[in-house]
Amino acid sequence: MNEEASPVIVVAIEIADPVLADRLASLLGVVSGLRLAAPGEAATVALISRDAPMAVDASDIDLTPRERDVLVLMAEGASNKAIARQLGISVHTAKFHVASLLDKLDATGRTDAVAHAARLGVINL
Amino acid sequence: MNEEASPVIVVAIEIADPVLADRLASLLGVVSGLRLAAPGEAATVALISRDAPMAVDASDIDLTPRERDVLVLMAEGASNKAIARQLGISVHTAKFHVASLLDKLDATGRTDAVAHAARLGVINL
DNA sequence: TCGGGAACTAGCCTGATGGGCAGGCCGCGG
DNA sequence: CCGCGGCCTGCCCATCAGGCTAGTTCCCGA
Repeated sequence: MNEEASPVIVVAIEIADPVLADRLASLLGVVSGLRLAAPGEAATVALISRDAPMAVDASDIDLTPRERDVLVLMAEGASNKAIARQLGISVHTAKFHVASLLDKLDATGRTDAVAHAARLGVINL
Repeated sequence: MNEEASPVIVVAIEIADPVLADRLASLLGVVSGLRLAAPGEAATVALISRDAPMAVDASDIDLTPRERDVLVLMAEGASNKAIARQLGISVHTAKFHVASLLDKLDATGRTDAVAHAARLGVINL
């Protein structure tokens, strides 16, 4: 994929509401002279939500204190074994909390969980 | 015909650079389904400057184009299998690139790699 | 007093992950 | 022409991850 040295404006859509984000993506996708940013790609400009209604809805994920501990360690790249050791618990319990986090953060794996948490501001990467 | 409860998306352009702002105004002005906000008008979404086109600095750890592709997918929680499928390569090659990323990012695992990359600004979560 | 949620532990099992090894294809520069 | 780096593929193997069911304490509120 080559997209270098092009005078195209890269636009990142950073909007929580999937419906609105999708509409914008559709509208902007066909505009020549500008391109939608791939997830994670460095964009020139960003489209952010302006009206408060659904501003930060999902950010109120209620994590238990223990889950937060585990989450922080996960973000450091710690394995279940490492988490267990540093928290003084068994590997099984570590996996138990990780599984709970995957569920609450709607993630498919620990990497996804950390990314989601970072996006939601639950943790400071 | 569309009779949705969503009339027109009002876009506010909040960008310091007059040249860039003007270009965006021109591009978006002709897009039906969305309208530029009048000065002071409450907008649905806002366009903000993300980072200058060439302001990518030297922070880029020399990652090959392919490695960047893999990194972005990793940040989305994609498994090696998913990466392989979406990139049209074999799982083995996906693992090859992942291993290379772990090395270059000085990470112990894919989660750690994504965290490091995010911290270094190589990717935007 | 009892029910229930949080935290913790445990075993089992399948698939994913990461490291190591060996090789092939292609384009660029010495 | 040949070497080298990027990219791709294959196989083996030890470990890890995540899902499953099931049990234990502790503490809080009905």
